[in-house]
Amino acid sequence: MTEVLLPAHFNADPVRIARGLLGGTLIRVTPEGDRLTGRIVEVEAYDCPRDPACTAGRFHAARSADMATAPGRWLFWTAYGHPLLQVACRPEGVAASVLIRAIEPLEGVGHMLTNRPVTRERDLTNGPAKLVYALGLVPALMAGTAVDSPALHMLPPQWPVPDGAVDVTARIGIREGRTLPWRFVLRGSPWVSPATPSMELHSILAT
DNA sequence: ACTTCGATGCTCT
DNA sequence: GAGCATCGAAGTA
Repeated sequence: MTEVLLPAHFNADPVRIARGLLGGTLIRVTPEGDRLTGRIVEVEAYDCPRDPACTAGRFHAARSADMATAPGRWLFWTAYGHPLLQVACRPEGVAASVLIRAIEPLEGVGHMLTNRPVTRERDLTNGPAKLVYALGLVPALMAGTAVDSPALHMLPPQWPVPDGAVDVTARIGIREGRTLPWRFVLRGSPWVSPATPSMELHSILAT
């Protein structure tokens, strides 16, 4: 029986943590007690001290403070008016995080569809903000809470996902840092975000 | 107070 | 695949 991931697990390199999260389960328990769960199929790492893509680092002091909170706390990055679910990594004072970009809906699909009506079920949670809406997450309430909170927590994958089943690419939607292969995707999953990676791993290695 | 800019999503061609 | 809505954070004044 796999155990809920604890905050201490996130006091480490976000790239390794992100990779290890693939295949895990994100579990949302609504105020009414409904279980909404999904398999984690797409993640990205942001490691500000060495990451040109991380606008929280040198450039945005306030955001940096948010992301530099104690490891293992939920936080919501906002971009284009949308909340993106992340977990703070590394020791307090260091801005680093894992971004959950897509999940495969498992339990509570009906409830998710209520939160976020879509025509094709495939579009329910295949984007970082989409899954936040589908799970009914409330940033104002949940930002800063621990990753092992009853309302929102995670299980590691039941079996480790082998490297052969993982696509490693550049991250989506960023300007700087596009050569860093810090996006991890469950290969072949139909539930990943539709955005095409700007660069596949092989072209990164070729450059 | 005003301007710019995204770690996005949606709606059309 | 192009265009636009969106809104909080940051920079400027």
